[in-house]
Amino acid sequence: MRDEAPRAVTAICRSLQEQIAHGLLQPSGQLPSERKLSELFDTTRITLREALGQLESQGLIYREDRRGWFVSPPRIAYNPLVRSHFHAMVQEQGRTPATEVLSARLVPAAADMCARLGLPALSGVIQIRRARRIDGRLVLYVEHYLNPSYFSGILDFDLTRSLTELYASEYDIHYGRVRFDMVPTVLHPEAASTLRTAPGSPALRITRLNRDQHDRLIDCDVEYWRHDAIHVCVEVPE
Amino acid sequence: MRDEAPRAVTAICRSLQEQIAHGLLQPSGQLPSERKLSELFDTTRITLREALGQLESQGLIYREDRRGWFVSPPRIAYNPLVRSHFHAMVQEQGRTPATEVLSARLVPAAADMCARLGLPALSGVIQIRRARRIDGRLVLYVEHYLNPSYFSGILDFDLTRSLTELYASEYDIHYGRVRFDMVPTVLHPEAASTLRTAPGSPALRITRLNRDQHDRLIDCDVEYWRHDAIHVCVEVPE
DNA sequence: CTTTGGCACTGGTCTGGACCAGCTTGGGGG
DNA sequence: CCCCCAAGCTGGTCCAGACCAGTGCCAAAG
Repeated sequence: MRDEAPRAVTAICRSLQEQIAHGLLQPSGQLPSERKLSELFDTTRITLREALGQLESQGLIYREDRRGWFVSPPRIAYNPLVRSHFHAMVQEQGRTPATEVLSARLVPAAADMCARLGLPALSGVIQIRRARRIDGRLVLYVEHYLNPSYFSGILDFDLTRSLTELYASEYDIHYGRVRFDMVPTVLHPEAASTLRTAPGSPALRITRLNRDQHDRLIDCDVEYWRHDAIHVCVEVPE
Repeated sequence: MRDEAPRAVTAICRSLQEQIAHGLLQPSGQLPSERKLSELFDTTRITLREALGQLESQGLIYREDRRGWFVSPPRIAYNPLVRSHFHAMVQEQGRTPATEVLSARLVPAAADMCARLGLPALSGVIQIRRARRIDGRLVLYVEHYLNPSYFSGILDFDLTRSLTELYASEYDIHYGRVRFDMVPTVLHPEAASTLRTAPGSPALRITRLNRDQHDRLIDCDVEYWRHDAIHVCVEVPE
């Protein structure tokens, strides 16, 4: 513990890290099954899973529920100061984005959402739930909550598009001030099953509270990122 | 898994969450021992530890190595756009900061640090390692790397002070542009033992690359935060 | 009085099984 | 030809122990 930690778990981690670093396991490539690995390292599945869990926390590997373990692809740079949307951001970094809509409807607003969007009690909000991929891998579960007074009829549009572009082209609404909140947490069960991963997987929750060019609160996004999919990058000028 | 997950682990999590939410367990208060809890919930220590691990990932509880589990205090807001230093930031939020210096010396610069700071190969850099507390709790392990040409003699000052203030008062150097990189990862063994926690605990690594008022690269900080100690908060104007 | 050594207690690590549940695949039936 | 279903694969969950190692406290020694 103090300095050396030649524990079995550490040894397994190092061995796998080395294999990955030397490219013997390709990004998005699958690892052998837990049972095979535990046999290979001459240990128990519990111990082996402990090691896999560490590598998962480091962001080196990730799991897909009941499917296996895979090597994590490189992270995407996420810069809150750059006004960009998911598709543009991903494409600029040479990767392939994809979006699917899970649901889109008017729902009663939860109390905290009323407070955040400045809505009266018992309001309705437009909720849009989406999942997004990078190079085919599910990395992001988002819930958008729109103030319905600014976006009537938006549910009739193609919601796999960027909402930013939709706001601009159809409603002449552009983002103004934005407030980000980022906190490391876990995926809730809903998000976990959407991203086809185990519940309780580590995640980065990014909450965005958006205002338009007139400084009106227009919507709020709650994003759950696989924690190994991004790194947040902020350039502060002056 | 799909919708319901009335697994033992989930039940234990919910039960503990409820106790914490209702204030039956105070912030910084200690939980009963793993053995007692596993007896209480009529389960194995393995299963119980699985549940504790989930709550740890959520940031609800944290552990101190071989000492026990405790309820996490509220998070500190960390705003990269506000030019503030640790002590000021913590105090403004009504909490009590503390700093201790672990080591401070001139060391050979690692290759990646040369690249980041724009130093020639085989340079020396001033390395300062510190640990910082909020309300007595160890939450942050930092390594500072200073370009030695700008800070001769700095090792003779009291380094528990804010470096920001030291730069300003003794060297007339003020921060200019800053680049932040944030990535969820784990504590490396060194940081883990300093923070008296288990190696492999989840953490948020924040790397700062700082320039001065003349746009010269002056230093680079590598911060390892306990992942439940902060939430990053960015206000984007416009 | 201070120091030290022991001990009870904490989590940390590990063994070696077991059964459950979803995914994938391939063969057989329509 | 396609579709469907069963078998075999994967990880997910759980049991019942064991021993190791650092912490913290208190009693005994100096």
